[in-house]
Amino acid sequence: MRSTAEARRATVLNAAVSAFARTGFHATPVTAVAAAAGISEAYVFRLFAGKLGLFVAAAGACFERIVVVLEAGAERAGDAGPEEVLEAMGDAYAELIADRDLLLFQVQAQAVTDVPEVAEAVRAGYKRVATFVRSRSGASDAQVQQFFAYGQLCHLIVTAGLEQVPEPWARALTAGIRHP
Amino acid sequence: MRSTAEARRATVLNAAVSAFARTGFHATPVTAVAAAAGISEAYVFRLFAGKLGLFVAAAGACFERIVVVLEAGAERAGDAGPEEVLEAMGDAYAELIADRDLLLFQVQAQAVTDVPEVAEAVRAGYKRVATFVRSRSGASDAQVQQFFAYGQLCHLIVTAGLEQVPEPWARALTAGIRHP
DNA sequence: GATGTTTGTGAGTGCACACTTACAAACATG
DNA sequence: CATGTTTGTAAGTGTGCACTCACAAACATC
Repeated sequence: MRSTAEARRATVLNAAVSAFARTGFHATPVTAVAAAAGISEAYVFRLFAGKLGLFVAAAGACFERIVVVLEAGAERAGDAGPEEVLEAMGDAYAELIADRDLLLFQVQAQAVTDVPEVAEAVRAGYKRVATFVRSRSGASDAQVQQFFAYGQLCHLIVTAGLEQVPEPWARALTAGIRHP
Repeated sequence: MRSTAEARRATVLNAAVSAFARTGFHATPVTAVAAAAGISEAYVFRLFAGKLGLFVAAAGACFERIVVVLEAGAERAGDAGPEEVLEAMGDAYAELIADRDLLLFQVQAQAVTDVPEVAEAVRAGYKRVATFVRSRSGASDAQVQQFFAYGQLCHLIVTAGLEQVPEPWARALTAGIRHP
């Protein structure tokens, strides 16, 4: 026994978020996750209920980490007004353009919502994030909605690689989106 | 010879957009597209350069149809001011919540942007749409950006099924998004 | 140190699916 | 109506991958 099952699950989930973020649910073999986590494929299947169970658990971990990122960002704004806190959270979220895992995983999860378990996990995740943003910032419904709208735009920018496109239409879409 | 190859390609592309929209690139077997188009799998492979070629062609057809939808929407606003035209285009786009194919295909395409050919097709598609929205409405960069941000929010709402969620956080995200 | 439990793996099994090939029928053209 | 071309398919082939199982080693407890 080198490690407890619970600790293994945590490292596997980190590997899973990264792997699924890059190649998506169906194109990511469990072998790849197992290799990234440094254990055998068979043991991954003992730790999680099938590939789907692994993906759903990874979704939970992903949204958990997103809340942590936003919380850290909000901390930098202290207890200023809603606009300032939202702005700080936006900056924090924009940092995910560099460390793409959390951003891309959401895109991948949205693409598998034809599987009911995944759809449920996505709803649960956004519920966590939305209620946190709302309560931590004290912003209005419309402001929260705008926050998520531009967050989703961020997903498009990253997946399509629009930061690299110098043409005017792409500059218009990426304007004001700050990255580190 | 029941049909010309070009006509076949068109019907296959329609079937492909629908099929890929629902289950995505990797989880959609070419057999499914062929069956929906009413021809054999082998012939699909003769009409298109592999599954990837089919998907890329379907992406082209998808964005083409999106421009048509937006154009029809803009037509209803005539040549009013930018805000009015954008509003009309927004209404037209929101109708895609009902006929989900065009909306979901974009989500699926964004999820396969690790394949360079798909990334390129997505960029080309959004270039078409963005330049059209810009020139047809005469709106500012910031307005166009906002248009796309809320469009992407629309994708989240549909994939996660948030219209069906009565809780306050979901209502906040879906507020003002009009569906028929 | 014998027994039980948890952690871990190697070697399979079966199936789904991308892609090919060999062949047939419909149509055109002289 | 012979010859060539395009449209179409049935029946494979090979491979990748989800998932299982039998078995082994580390650890705990008495």
